[in-house]
Amino acid sequence: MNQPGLRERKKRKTRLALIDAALDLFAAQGYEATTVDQIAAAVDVSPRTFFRYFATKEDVALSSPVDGQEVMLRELAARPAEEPPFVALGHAMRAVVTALQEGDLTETARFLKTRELVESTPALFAGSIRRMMENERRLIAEIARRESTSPDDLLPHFAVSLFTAVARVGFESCHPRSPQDLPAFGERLEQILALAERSLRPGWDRPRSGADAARPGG
Amino acid sequence: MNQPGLRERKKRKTRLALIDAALDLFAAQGYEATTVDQIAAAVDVSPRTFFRYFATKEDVALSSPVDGQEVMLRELAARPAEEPPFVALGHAMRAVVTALQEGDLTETARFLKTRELVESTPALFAGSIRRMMENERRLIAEIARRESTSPDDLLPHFAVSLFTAVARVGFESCHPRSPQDLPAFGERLEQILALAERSLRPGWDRPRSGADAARPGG
DNA sequence: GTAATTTATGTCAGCCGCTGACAGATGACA
DNA sequence: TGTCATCTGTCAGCGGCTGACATAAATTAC
Repeated sequence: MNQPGLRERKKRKTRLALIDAALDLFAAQGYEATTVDQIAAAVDVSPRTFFRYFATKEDVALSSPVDGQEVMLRELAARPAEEPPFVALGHAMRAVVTALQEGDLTETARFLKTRELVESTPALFAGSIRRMMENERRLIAEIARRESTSPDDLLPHFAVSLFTAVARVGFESCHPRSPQDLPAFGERLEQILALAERSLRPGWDRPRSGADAARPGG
Repeated sequence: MNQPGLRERKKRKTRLALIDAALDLFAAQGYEATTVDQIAAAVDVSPRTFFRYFATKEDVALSSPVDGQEVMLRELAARPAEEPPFVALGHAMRAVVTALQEGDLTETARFLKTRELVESTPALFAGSIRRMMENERRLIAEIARRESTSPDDLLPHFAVSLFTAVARVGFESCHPRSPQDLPAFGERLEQILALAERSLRPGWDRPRSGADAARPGG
């Protein structure tokens, strides 16, 4: 049993406790109105300790979607190389949604709570977008790797950028609140992916003739 | 001569002085390392007064691009109704770039300084994106109006979202530093717009059969 | 099982962004 | 010139966040 030591388990526990306490307080009285002191007090921990687990108050609120992005990237890397970029991205996203539907209930609940919070809190919305964009860079790199082109090629940028656009429209036009809403959300995503596919020329996301190369900082 | 009074002129002057002092300090020592007190001191104004001109430190840094978004929206509203959404958006953006090239030099300089700052400061980058997205809503509304569909229709969302994707790729792949770089930047934008057009089916951004309607909050 | 070492936590002091309240200065207007 | 509206400075204070130091707890070595 390669079980982590007591210390590790304890840390894991307080971390989750802090997240859940924070999410509950945020939902009850709003993100801005909740102080870090309150969160720390709810878990019986000193405020200073809170900042040893999370760099910022924003971090504790957005810790959950980060995991989703990790899943997404892993799934993308696992897609067969023959799939065109946009198709592979679509499948990776589907995998995230199914993981959400079939995964741990408490974790799914955290994810949904966070989504609601992000929607209703501009500051968190900005932070969420920022993380999404940092993740974009990794997606671009992965697509470039798959297609054996440079990450500075315009095509991976465009493909990923267009994909995030689709994902964003999905979240803007459908707001899942409970696990039961997830199937409908999945369907909505399919609808938008279909719209995108219908709007695009077949083969658009495959490199051609190397004409669109771009150097960074140009 | 409907000239504004002395009071108004003074306010305008301190406002610009604060922006320029802030931009210079940010460039010299970084955004985070610069305190509001320093900015206020540089303009010989109390820190409290600073916050009467700008709600946050972020605001003083991002005041310039906001104007660009206003121009963009105005230009879009002025485009002829026959133009399909994506074409109209493209022309509106071109208008912004030319306005930047032909407009007031000091203002263009502010814009470019801000761009550089935003690129190198994650916090500002997030804020910049957030403003961009708030603006997206207005663009969507305008497109919906032009096309006589509901703002809840998926199509305006998709069109605008895809357009912002293009704009973002433009800024990511070309970093204009001085007014002389603007022509090259314009060309880069054309290149990406061409790539987008080449990737999309003709007529994709025009509503068809009313099949893609979506209700909000579904 | 105890001692030595590492690591997590609490306490304290303090900076910085930001705000409300009040008082004094300054431009607007009759 | 005097009244009024508005802008500005001062002060006190909250909340996010950090460094430094001491203490407590878990891990490791003996």
